[in-house]
Amino acid sequence: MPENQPTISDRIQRELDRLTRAERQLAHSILENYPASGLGPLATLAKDANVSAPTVARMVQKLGFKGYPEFQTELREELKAKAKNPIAKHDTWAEGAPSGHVLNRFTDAVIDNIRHTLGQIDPDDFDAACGLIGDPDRALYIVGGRITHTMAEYLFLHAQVIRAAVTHIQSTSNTWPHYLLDVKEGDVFVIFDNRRYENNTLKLAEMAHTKGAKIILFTDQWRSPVHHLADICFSSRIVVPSAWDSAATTLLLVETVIAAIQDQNWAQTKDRTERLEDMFDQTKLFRKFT
Amino acid sequence: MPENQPTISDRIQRELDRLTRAERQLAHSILENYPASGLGPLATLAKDANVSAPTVARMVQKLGFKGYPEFQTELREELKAKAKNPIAKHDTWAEGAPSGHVLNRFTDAVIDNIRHTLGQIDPDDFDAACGLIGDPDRALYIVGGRITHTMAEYLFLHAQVIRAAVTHIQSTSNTWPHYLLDVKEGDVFVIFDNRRYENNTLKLAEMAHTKGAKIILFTDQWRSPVHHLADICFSSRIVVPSAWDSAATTLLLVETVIAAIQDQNWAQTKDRTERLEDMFDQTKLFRKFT
DNA sequence: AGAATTGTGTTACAAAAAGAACAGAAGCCG
DNA sequence: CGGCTTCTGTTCTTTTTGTAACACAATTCT
Repeated sequence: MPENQPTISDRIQRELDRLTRAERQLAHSILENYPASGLGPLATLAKDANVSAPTVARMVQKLGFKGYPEFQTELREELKAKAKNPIAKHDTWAEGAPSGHVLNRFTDAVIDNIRHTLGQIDPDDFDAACGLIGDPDRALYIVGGRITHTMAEYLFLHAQVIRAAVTHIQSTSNTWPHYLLDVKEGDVFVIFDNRRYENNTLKLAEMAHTKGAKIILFTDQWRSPVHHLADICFSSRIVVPSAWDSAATTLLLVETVIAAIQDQNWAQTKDRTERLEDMFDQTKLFRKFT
Repeated sequence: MPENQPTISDRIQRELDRLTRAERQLAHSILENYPASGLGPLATLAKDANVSAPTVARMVQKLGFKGYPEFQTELREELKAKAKNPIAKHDTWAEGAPSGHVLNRFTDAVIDNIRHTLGQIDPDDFDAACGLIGDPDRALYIVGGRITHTMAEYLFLHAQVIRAAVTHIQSTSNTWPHYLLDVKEGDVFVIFDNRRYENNTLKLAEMAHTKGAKIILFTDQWRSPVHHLADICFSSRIVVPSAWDSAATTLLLVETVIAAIQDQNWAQTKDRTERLEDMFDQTKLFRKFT
C-alpha cells in the first residue's frame, strides 16, 4: 500500500501551467518552504509572495479547494500522515523513488563529495585565489582539458563579464602555444585537470610557470601532477557511482569563485554587464531586420 | 551557536508536571500528532482534546507564549527549520571559515537547491527520460544556449562515449537550422534553457516539435517557454547569493542521467570506451613521431 | 493601434477565531 | 461537612481573517 495519493505539492506543480503569473509566483513561494508557509494566515502568505490576498484565495480555489481553510486542513492532514509514516524518507532526496534509485545514490555521493571537499579547503587559500583571479592588473588565462574544458569555459564565460583580459585555452588544441606568447610575470593561470591527467596540460603549466605566472589549480582528490607547480591548489572529491567522475563539486567551487570576484569588483561588473546587455539588444535589433 | 533551542514539544513535556488535569489532557493531544494538530484553529484543538477553548489559551500562555497565534507562529518556524535540516546540519561547510564566508553561504544555497530540486522530481519521468536518451534507435540532439551551452557540452561529451548518433547544437549559432534537416519523428532532443530564456532555443524547439521529435527539457524553477513543447521537463532551483545563477543542480541531474544511461547500455558503453581508448593511444603514437 | 479579454490589486464586508469576564464545578483544607 | 481555593466551561466582546465585489492594469487578439 504505497498510498500514492498526490500530495498538495504535487498538485501545485501539476497545475503550474494553468496558473497565472502572480499565482505562479505564489506557488513557488509556497513550495519554497513547504508546508510551513501554507499553514500560516492567508495574509502572511500573500505578503511573503508579494501578491495580494485575493490572489491566494483564487489560486487555492483553482487547485480545487473550497477555500483557504479547507486548503490548510488538507495540508495538515498531509503533515499528519507524513509524521505517522515510520519510513525514514529523510535520507531520501527524491521522494517517491526508492532509496536505491540512482537519483538518490548519486545525490548522496555528490553531497558527500561536497562536504569532504569543503572541509579541506583553506579559506585563506580561497580568498587569495579570488584576489588573484579578480585582479584586473593581471591577465587571466583559463585552461581546461578534454572533459574539464566545460568547467573552464563556464568560468571563462563569467569571468569575461566581470573583467577584461581573460583568455580561454583548450589544452587539447594544438594552438595553445600561441596563447603563451604574451604571458607576463604575475599573470594568472587557472588550470583544471582531473584524472586522467593530460600531458598537454602539464606541459602548458610548465611553460606558464617558467614565465613566472601564478598558477591556481582545480584538480581531484589525487591531484594532477600540475600541483607541484601550482601556487594554490584546490582538490575536489569526484567519486560517484558511475563509470565517470563528477564535476559537480568542482563546479560548485568555480561558481563560488565567480560570486566572490564579482563581489570584489562589483562596480566594474555592473558596468560591464550593462554594456553587455546593450550589445545583446543591438544584436537583437539587427536580427529583426535580417 | 548550534541553535539547540528546545523544541516546543520539549517545552511541553518539561512543563507537564506544572499543568493541571485538563491541560495535561490537552498537552497529550497535541503531542499525539505533533505538530499538525497545533497548527489548526484553537477550537478544533480544544474539541479534539475534549477540553474547552479557554483551556487551550491558558495553557499556551503558561508555556510562555503571548497567545495562541504566537504559539502557532513558533510551531511553524520550528517546522520550517526542521524541513531545512535533513542534512544541512553543517553550520559551516568550510571549517575555519566564518559562517558568513561566501564559501559557506554559497554551499548552503546549492545544497538547498539540490534538496528542493530533487524533491520535486518524478522518478518515473526521470527513468522515462533516461530511456529515451539511452535509446540507440533514436538520434540524440543536445541543445544549449549561451551559458547552458557548457551543460549541453558536458552531456554531449559523455553521451558520445555511450552511444552513437549524438549531435551537439548551439542554439546561439546561426547554423543550427542545418542540423534539423535530418531530424526524424521519434528522435530525441535534450534542451537546456535557463533564464534569460533564449528565443533561438524556443524556435529550435518548435521546429523539433513539429518534426515529431521527443523533447526533454532541463530548465530552471520558472521554466523556459519551451516547456509547453516538452515531453519531459526537469526544473532545477538555481538561485544563489550571486548576480548569476547556479548550474550546479543542473549538472547534478545531467551527471545522474549519464550514470543511468551508462548502466542501461553497459555492454555497448564498455565496447565504445575501449575503442575510444585505442584511438587516443593511436593519436598519441602518431604524435610521438612528428 | 484599438478593443476585448484576462489578470491583479484595492476596498469593503462577513465570518470566524481568539481573548476576557464571569459563573459553576471539583478538589482541598479546617 | 462547609468554606476556601483552584480549576474548568459557557458566554460575550474584540480582533483578526477570509471572501466577495469592484475598478484598474496588463495582455491578447483583431
